[in-house]
Amino acid sequence: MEDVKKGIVDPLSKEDTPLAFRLNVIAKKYYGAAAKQMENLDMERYFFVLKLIAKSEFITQQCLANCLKVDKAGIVRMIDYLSDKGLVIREVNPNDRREHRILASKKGLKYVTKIEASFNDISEKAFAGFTKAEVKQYLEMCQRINENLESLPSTEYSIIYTKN
Amino acid sequence: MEDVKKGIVDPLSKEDTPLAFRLNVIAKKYYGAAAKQMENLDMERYFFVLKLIAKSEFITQQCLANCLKVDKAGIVRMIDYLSDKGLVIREVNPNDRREHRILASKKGLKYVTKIEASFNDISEKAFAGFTKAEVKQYLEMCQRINENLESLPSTEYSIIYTKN
DNA sequence: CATGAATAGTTGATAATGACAACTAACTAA
DNA sequence: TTAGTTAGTTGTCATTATCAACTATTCATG
Repeated sequence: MEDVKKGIVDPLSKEDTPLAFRLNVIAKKYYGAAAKQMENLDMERYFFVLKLIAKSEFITQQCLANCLKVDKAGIVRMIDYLSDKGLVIREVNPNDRREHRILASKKGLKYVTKIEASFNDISEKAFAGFTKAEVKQYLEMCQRINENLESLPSTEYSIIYTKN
Repeated sequence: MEDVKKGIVDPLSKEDTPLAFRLNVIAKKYYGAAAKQMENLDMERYFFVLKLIAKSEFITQQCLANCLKVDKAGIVRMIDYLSDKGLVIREVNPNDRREHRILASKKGLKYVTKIEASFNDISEKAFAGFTKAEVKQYLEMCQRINENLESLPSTEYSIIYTKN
């Protein structure tokens, strides 16, 4: 980094860099590494969404929207994408024909196995050198932070993930 | 949450939810809460960028791009925004007239005080109930995770935070 | 010193996404 | 039966990241 010569320091090394920036950097690397491992799959996005669908025996688009806290219009497009790739199937719920039940296809289920393997692998690598107790402690701390921030007055903020 | 009735669980409560998702949820709340506190300021974005500029006595757009790991074209637009708001000034470096040195204006410096106060406040709230040792430990763990992920092969991934 | 390569910054195009509003179809409650 | 609600869809808009092409300037090398 010749930037150092110019007086620039890596923000991560500064104490007063906001937590959100640090976490963002980690999340970026995590998703990047996971996407790299899955680049042979016939999908480039929505890995976690597909996993979520496969793991729920009954999930509607509205549920997904609540779960992921994005507008239902966005969910439509995600499901369109996954559906075009043959990874999920939309089924009308006969008990309430307004609802579309989203199911993973056979291909989708096969993909989820790889997605989970990938997430697990990256998590393992992320926590390399951590004891089991430390991992547990870290995740618990995340949970506490999350709860602490829960009730704060907040401007809605959205996060867009894009792969280059 | 009537979603629970429908078999949907909050992803955060599931063990196999990827770390990146959890961290993004936190980052989102953090930024949202900070933005809320700063909504009386005459800016809606790039709080951290402005802080970064103010804290470096010499910073060019290229440096910022490296620092934040975004394309220099994006930096141009950020600086345009901050410059339009009268928060920063572009100065040509007389020693290398290609470089634009970015400086915080008086207004920018005043804003940075509030930005820092806001970040500090949110951080305090995020870590409510943590001992000083725990905070230190958490940040160190973040650093370790960051280093662990550093060298992994990765597809470039961007995470965009946008305010609604 | 001249020429080509490299660098800083700018602009324009493309792509992904989220929010919102308006809409349809289906269900519910009165 | 009718009004209101809910699930999903579509269209529009705003934001932003990336990439490529471009200008101006500096550097490196013969």
